[in-house]
Amino acid sequence: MSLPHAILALLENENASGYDLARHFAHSAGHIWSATHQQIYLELGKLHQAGWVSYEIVSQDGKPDKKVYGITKNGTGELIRWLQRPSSQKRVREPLLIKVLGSHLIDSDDLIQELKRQREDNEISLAHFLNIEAEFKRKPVPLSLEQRSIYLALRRGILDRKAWLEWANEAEQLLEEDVQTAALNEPD
Amino acid sequence: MSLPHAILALLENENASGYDLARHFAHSAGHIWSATHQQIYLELGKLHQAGWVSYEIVSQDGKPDKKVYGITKNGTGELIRWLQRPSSQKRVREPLLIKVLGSHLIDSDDLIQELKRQREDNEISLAHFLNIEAEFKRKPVPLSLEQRSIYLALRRGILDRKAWLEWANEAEQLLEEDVQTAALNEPD
DNA sequence: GAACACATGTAACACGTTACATGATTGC
DNA sequence: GCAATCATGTAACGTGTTACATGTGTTC
Repeated sequence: MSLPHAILALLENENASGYDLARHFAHSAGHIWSATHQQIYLELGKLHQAGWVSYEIVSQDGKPDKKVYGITKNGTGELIRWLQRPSSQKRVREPLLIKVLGSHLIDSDDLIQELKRQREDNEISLAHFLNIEAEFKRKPVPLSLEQRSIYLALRRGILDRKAWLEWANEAEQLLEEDVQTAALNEPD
Repeated sequence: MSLPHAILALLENENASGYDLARHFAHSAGHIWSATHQQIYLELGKLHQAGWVSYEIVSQDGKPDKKVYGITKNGTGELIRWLQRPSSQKRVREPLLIKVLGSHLIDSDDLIQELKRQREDNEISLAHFLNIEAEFKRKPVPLSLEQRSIYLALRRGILDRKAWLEWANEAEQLLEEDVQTAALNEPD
């Protein structure tokens, strides 16, 4: 429902290939929307048919050609219309929390390992966001409206990651207490 | 992919009707998974066919009959198998952040209004979670494993909502500054 | 008498994921 | 030689949303 508009919003900021967009959705824009390359190429096709984006083929050396997409006037119009409509609520899909809900059914270590894996991802992502934030701090204030938009979305990513890590600390502590208790009660 | 297991995890904790589950996904479990009643009734049908849940029809007075579902032994087995597999990453779908990314294209007031609407939702949800947390604080420690599972998932909801509200404060401030600047430059 | 909470479902369609498919270049 | 990065796509299948459908009891 919103993926096409997520793509338009990214292109409005900067021209990009499908491959670039896929990387954005996996990294810098990962807290906004997630999408696979298959979906992105499909949507770019539809957006092109609708006349909301256009592209030019750019040759590179040492790398394959790429289609660099840009938003059209009609595309910006459509994006603005969409932005003015009330947005739907976010949809939450957190498999990890299903695991947490059922954690009493499995070995605590399983969940602790899972938490550590996801902790790494969150730390990498947070570090990445903090780097971008540091660049913003070097820019003169007040920011342009475009820059402010990007900054606000970035701040959401930072606060989100920090909150997740804070929770993970609590969770790991509680789960490890339990492992220790079990070890005390059943020493081998 | 995980909705059936989210349902199994909820039923493992407490028997419920499709209607009850829909409410859970809309309220107490809203930070774990979101699902509509249509999807839930459909999945309950599939889970029943697979033999992972069973139900009994309960008559009530003043209210229509309901089917109260419970997890079966096979269902618990399947849930445990799923819990032990590495979980996939969460999928993010936040239409509001697309709006933020494109906020320079629209009137700041539009976005501020949107933020205020979602702020209310978050505050209600946070208050609800804090109430449940207060009940936990009245329980004797250490918590049973089942209770600890629920508590951990709850804490995630609380930290998530708080982080969102913190961000909304920042965002509203930045956006309102801009409205004031505009008013100074173009007084009527 | 209107709106809301309770309660359960089907059907059509849109969206998203997984698997498949290809091919060049660079670093180990 | 193997894996990784760059680059773009199609096909089959599964998931999720929107619209439709129905009916009772309670509160304003």
